[in-house]
Amino acid sequence: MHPLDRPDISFEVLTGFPFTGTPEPSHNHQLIRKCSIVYKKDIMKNIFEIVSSVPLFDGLPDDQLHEIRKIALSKHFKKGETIFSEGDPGDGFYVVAEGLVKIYKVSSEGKEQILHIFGVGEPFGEVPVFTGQPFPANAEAIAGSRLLFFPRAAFVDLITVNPSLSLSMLAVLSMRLRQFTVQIENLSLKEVPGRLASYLLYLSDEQGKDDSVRLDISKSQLASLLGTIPETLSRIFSKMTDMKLIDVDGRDIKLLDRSGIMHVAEHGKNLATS
Amino acid sequence: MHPLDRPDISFEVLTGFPFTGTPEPSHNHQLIRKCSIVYKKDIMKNIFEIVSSVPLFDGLPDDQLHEIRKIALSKHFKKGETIFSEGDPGDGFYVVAEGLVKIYKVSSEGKEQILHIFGVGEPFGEVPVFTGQPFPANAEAIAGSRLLFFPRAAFVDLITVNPSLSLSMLAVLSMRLRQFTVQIENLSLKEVPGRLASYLLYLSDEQGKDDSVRLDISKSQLASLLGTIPETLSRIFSKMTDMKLIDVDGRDIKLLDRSGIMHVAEHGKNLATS
DNA sequence: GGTTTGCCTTGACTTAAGTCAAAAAAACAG
DNA sequence: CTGTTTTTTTGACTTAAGTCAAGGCAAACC
Repeated sequence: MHPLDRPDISFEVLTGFPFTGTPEPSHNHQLIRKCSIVYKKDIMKNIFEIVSSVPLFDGLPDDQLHEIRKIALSKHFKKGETIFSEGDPGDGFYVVAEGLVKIYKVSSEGKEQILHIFGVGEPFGEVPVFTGQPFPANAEAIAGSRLLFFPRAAFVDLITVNPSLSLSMLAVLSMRLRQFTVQIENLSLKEVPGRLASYLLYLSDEQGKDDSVRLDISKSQLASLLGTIPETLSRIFSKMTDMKLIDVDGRDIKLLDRSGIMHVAEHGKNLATS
Repeated sequence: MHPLDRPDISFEVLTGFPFTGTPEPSHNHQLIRKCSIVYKKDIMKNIFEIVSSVPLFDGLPDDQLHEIRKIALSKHFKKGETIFSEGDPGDGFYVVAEGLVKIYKVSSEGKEQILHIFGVGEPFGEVPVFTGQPFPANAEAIAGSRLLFFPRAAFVDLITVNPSLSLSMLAVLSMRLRQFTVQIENLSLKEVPGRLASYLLYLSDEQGKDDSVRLDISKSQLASLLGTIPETLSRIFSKMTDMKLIDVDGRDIKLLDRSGIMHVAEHGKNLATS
């Protein structure tokens, strides 16, 4: 089903209705949904600003950005809402303008493996745009999210005449491939404590804090991202706390012994032998 | 280290020396190495024929194929030889002209996880070409192999002015991304019997034989590709044989009960409960 | 304020799969 | 063809992590 045809997305959302006011991302969807009058140029301006801030389109001349924003559609998804499902026809890709999206697969027993978590500025679902095949995984908003949708045909046209856009698209896909390489390595070569330690170090890097991190997803979701289940993750958190490696307070985690954590991350195995 | 500077690759290999004779892939390296006179145009013709047969360059006009073959270098690797290692600067990518190449990662304990096996016509190592970063994994020839090497700078130039080439490159990367998606799903959501069953079905599809397949890699390597170890794989082979699902004779495997195998592949878990 | 709901933790138990070691079989070389 | 080397198989044992079930905790909601 084409997302434009989805019964679960309101016309309001499809037309970009709620996105008035400030161009800055706002998490107060309740509020902005109250606004009743929208001028088309406001929406376009908004899309334009988002489009220009996306790394994917970085460094493109203004006239090309103009072309791009013309094909972008703004959509809104509530927390927990499905964006697309595995097997849906892939007639375009998305860029997160606001919110958080998870890409995941589900086993026949219902266990879920998160492949990616995408935040503001990140594109997802590009694969079917070039393969012409259906989406290989599911996507769900894990926070209220605003997404830009780029329909397949229009985007392919655009890229065909625009070498620098295709180069940055190639770079994005290459990066993603590299991430997957790491993820496969983690899943098969490291045990869960190693994966968690790696993730904590990655997060601390990401957030620029040397001695503490804050999880932007729930612990259950983290478990799924690390390829395990909440029970196991919980046990490992307390084991690492016992070992004075970390200190857990809700979603805030203090890194007490960075070199110890690095050791666990590298050796992957055997939390006990350190 | 740039592959051209590698002390372990002979001049003979770098200049494309052994590649005379027939344009058809030959596995008799002993023989063709005996030839003593090579004309440059022969090599070029050879490269040209390979280049034109690669899906990556499919459908490109002749003048562009000409450009591409001009930047390609032919290299030869013996069985077991390393093509590049994780962390090596990525100054180009390869296309398999002949032979078989494995891409893999190694844990600190020495366990190896194969990410890909690439055969004739398949490109690999493209990621660093676009990210400008070092190779994220290792590559090794698992059979005597002839490879075409495309240096980074020249190829980026080429792609910059050639939108249709960039589109097919995008398609290749998207496909690879899709494969990784499946591999991650397999590793985290299925147990080893499920992964093996999936692989057998995939192979049977690939080889066009409904009731039998032939492994093109050793069982130890298959174990690594499936994210396990030879002992475990061996046990699962005999368990599946006991269950009359398959019949193993060296590298030839008969699929006795296709629907039973599909059941194991889908449910992933629990070889016993079927 | 008390109840509901979702998320997290803990405990007891089970199991798939890894480790170590050694034998058997197959591939290779002289 | 025979001895050597590599690959594969088997067996006994260990262990990381999953399952099932119950309890805690906190934010959200009547």
